[in-house]
Amino acid sequence: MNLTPPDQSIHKPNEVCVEDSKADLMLPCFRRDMYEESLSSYHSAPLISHLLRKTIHNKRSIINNNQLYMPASSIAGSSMLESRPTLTESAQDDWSNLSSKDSQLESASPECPLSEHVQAKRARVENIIRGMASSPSDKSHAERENAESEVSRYGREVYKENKRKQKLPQHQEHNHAAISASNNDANASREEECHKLRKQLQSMQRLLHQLQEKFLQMYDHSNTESEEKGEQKDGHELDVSVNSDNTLENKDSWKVAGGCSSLQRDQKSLQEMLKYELSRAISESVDLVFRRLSVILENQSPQLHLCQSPERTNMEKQEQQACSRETSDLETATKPRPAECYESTPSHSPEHQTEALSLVVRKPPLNPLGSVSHAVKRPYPLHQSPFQFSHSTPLHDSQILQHLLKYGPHANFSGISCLPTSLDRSSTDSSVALSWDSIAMRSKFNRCITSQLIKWFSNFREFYYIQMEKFARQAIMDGVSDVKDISVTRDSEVFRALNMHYNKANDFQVPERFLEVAEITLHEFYNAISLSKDSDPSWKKAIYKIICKLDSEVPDQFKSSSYM
DNA sequence: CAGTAGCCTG
DNA sequence: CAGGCTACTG
Repeated sequence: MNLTPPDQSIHKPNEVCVEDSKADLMLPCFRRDMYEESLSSYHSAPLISHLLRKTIHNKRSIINNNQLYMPASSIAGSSMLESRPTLTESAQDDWSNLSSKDSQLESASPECPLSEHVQAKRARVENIIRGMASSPSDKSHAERENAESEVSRYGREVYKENKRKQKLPQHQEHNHAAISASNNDANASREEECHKLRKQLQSMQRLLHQLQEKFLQMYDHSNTESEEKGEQKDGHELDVSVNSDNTLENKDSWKVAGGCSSLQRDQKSLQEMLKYELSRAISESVDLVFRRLSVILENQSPQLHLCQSPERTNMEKQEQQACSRETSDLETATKPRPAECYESTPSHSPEHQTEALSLVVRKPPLNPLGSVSHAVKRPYPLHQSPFQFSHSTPLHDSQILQHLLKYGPHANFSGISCLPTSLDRSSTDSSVALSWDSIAMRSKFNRCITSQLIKWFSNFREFYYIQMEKFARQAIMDGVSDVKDISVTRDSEVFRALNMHYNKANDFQVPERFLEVAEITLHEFYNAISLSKDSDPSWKKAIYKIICKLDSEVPDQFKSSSYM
């Protein structure tokens, strides 16, 4: 028989697609509880993401003043750089785009200053900072932990504070403020909090200085003396101070101004200001590191370009790149790339890829029996060439998964063979993005991807059994009296429902074995329900036991220790 | 006790 | 699909 479930129980392809695409296109600000969601989504660096979001206005001033970070010699020093879009330029474009996007977004809604890809980029940059801060080369472990915990502590406080504010009804908050204003103790506690904030800010500044120094140490040898001078002259030290009128400016040294008199006059505003400054300092430091790395990578690109063997195919080069990357560790990832890793060509303008690749790895095509399909879902609409990438096009899950399967989680995504060349190698900016990725992948990545995969498998499995139960009940309701009348073919509704879920675009041929196992599962459910075993809360466990024995072998790649 | 599977929920 | 919770297991 051909099981036909009630219409409402079937996923309609169009609905699913629309929903998916909506989800992909939806700006973060339109999502439920975006504030909290964004805080939790980058669990490695939720604090900084949160803080950075508040500093978007500052970004523009940095962009306008970008000579601050760009040594003139790095732009004019190479004739090759002059003949094509330089990374410096692309970085500027990037930030300009960022700025203009931000302003568009802000004008549309002041509540949603950041697009998803910008957030993703930031998350990666933050990852770098964390990675660098935890690099084993200099600071002691205890020191690093100390510094990190300072960041985390501050983040938690800000987060809690914001949570508290969100929870307080507005009138209550106003009352609270009014009461506090008349309470002498409140001033004292505020003063105390300001003091704490100052301390935290100073700690942050120390941390950021360490970061900068570390960065300089790592790259000084590759910079020319003139660059050094230019940078110093241009004030690459990330200095922030607070003016007496509570505006923030870059200064020649690290200061926390807005002294005691201001504190006494308006402790609350100072408190807010300190938080603001702290977030700004973090943001600027992140930007600085990003820009400096961009410059360095750009300065290296002429060598990298010359190094490519012309007779090698792109595929071979990519494979080679991926393999060489696989063996590199965090330190090599943050250091200038070996010559074979990157190639810059002038043929792609930065707008082809001005954003970092998404680190978000989504659903691989997987059958519920535990085996991963090696087919690739279309990451693009049918009418669109796979190589007409826009910067907002996410790297498809299955590409990433395939790459992970092939090269392991330590490999860089730039080795993915189906990546467009603009994304893969040529865009100087994408080189930066990829290096960010490679670093981010090394920093907590294994655990993340593993747990996420486990969760996906769990969800898929769950969906499979839900469908099986549903269709078994449907068969019973339809009066099927013999289990032998139930079969699963490619025309069966149950198969269509599953296929719609796991293999929406029919990218791979579902193996016959899947049909067999699905049929057995259906029979088991039918029998169990027929015998009223479903009155037992754990009645499904017996079925799970039977079916899991029919599972395909877990691919060897997943058994690798690199997935632990 | 940490890690994991399974269930529930949004 | 993902997060939270609970029960189970080594």
